[in-house]
Amino acid sequence: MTIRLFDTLANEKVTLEPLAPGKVGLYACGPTVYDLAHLGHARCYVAWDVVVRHLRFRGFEVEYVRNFTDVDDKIIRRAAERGLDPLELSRHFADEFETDMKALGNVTPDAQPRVSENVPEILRLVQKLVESGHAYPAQGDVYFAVRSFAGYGKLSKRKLEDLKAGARVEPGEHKKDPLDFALWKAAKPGEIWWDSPWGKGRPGWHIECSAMSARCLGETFDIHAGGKDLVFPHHENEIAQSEAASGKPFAKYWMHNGFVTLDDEKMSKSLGNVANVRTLTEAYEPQALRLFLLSTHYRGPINFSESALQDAEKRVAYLYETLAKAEQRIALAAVSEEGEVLEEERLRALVPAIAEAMDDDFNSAEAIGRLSPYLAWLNELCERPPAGAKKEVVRRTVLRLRHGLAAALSILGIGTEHPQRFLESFRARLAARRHIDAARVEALIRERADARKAKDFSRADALRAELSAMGVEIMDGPDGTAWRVPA
RNA sequence: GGCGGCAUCGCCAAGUGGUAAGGCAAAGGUCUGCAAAACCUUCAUUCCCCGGUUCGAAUCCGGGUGCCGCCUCCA
Repeated sequence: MTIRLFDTLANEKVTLEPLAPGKVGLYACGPTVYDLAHLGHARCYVAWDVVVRHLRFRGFEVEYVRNFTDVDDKIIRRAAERGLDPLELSRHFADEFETDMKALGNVTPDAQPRVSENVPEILRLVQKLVESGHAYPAQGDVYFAVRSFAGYGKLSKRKLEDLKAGARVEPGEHKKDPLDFALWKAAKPGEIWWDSPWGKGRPGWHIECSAMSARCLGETFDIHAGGKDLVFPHHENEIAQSEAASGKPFAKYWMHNGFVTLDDEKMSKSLGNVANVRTLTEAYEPQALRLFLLSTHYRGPINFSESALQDAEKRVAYLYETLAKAEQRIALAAVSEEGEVLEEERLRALVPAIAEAMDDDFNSAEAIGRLSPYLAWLNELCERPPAGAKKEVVRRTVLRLRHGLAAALSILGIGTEHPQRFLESFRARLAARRHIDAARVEALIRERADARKAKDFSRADALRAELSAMGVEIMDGPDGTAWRVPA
C-alpha cells in the first residue's frame, strides 16, 4: 500500500514517505476567527479531515494540528466596531467554528494552538530572524527581508521580478523593499499589544503558523495543508521565515484544496457572496453537505447549488435507509461473522476498493462511486434474498456487508451515525421544512388502515392522495404503514 | 501585463495512453389491492474546436475558442 498525493511544491503527484516511518505530522492553516465559518472553510476542513481519517485507517499515527488565528487586523477592527475585547470576539467565533466542525462530522484535531497563547514562541522566532540578518526592525515593526532568502517563490513558482510589479507599501509601513512583509507590527493606540524588544506590538499574519507548527510538530514536518489562496503569499512566506530561521526544510509536502464557487464565481468576503456553514446546516442535513463536499475531488473547484445539495440529501437518505434495513435484518437473530456467506470474494473486495481509491490522492469522489453497487446489493439481500439461500447465510452476509460498509464509510465520515436515529431526525427536519404535521399524518394513516381493513380501497386511495399532496410518502409493509418525507 | 487551472450524458461528477465509473433526472420492467421504497434494464461509438504524435488519445504535443483563479485580506 502506498499513498500518493499531489504536492504543490513538487507540482506533481508523489508517494507519501513520512519523515518517521508510520507517523505523519499534518498542519492545516486554521481560520481567522472574526466571523462565522463559511462554505470555503467547510470544504477545506472536511478535505483535511478525510486525509487524516484515511491515513489513520491505513495505520499511520497522525498528529493533526489546526490553528486559530485569533489576533489579526480584521479581528481588531471587528471588535472595535462592536466594542468588544478582540480576544473575547475571537474566542466566541472559535467556539462557533468548533460547533460547525462537529456538525460536519470532522474529528477534533490533536492540537488547536492560538496566536494569543504563543506570543513568546513567535517572539523567539522573530528574534532569531533579526539576529541572523533575515529580518530588520523599523520603527517598532519588524520585517522579513525577502531577498535574504534564496528559495523565495519556490512554492508558488514565482520569480521575484514578477512579484515586484504587484508589491506595494501601505501607508505607515517601513519596508526597505516592497516585497518584504511584517513579522511584528507596532501597536497603534488602543490596539491589543504584547511587550517585545521592539516595543509594544503584535504578530504579523504569517509568523504564527511558522511558530506554532514548529512548536507542535517540529521545525520539519510532513504535510502542510490549506486553501489554494494561501499558496501566495501566506505559505510562501511561511517557508521563507521557517527555513531562514532553522536552516532546515519546513514542510515536506504541501496540499492545497480548490475553491468553492457560488454561481461559478469564487466565494469571498470581498465579493459579498458568502454562504456560512451555520445557515446551511440549519437548512440542510449536515451529512448531505459533507457528501456534497466529498463528491468532488478536493483539488478541483466545487460549485455550490441548491440542486446539488438536494441530490446529496437524496443520496444520504438512501444510504441511511439502506443501513437501517441492514440493522433490522441483523437484529432478527444473532449470527456470528464466522461461517458460510454469499459471494465471499465480493465481500472481501469492498473495503480495499474504497481504501485504494483514497490511496490515490484521496479521491473521495471515486470512493463514493465504488460504494454504490454494494448498497444496491445490501438492499437486494434485505428485500429479496436469493431463493435457495439459507436464512443464516443471508443474515451473515448482511452482517459482513454492514461491517465492511462501516469501515469504508468511517474513512469518509459519512453514514457513521446511528441509522434509525438519523432517519428520525432527518424526517423531522424535512417535515418541518414542508410544514408537515406528524400527528395529522399519523391520524390519516390510521384512518386509511381502517378503510383498507374494510376493503374500501377508493377511500384508502383518497387518503393516500391527500398525504401525497402534503408531501408525505407512505409505505405499506407487513408491520403496518410507515411514512417518509422524500428529500 | 505575469503566472496557473478548467472545458466529459439534461444536471452533478470520476477517469491523465489501452478503448467512457458513479449519482440525480428520464423511460420500461419486477414487486404491490393501488402505491411508495427497493431491485433489474435502457440512457455519451463519445469526452469544447482544429491539427499532430502513437498500433492505440478524453488522456500527450501545437494552435484556437470559452470560463475561472492567483499576483491585494481570503480556506
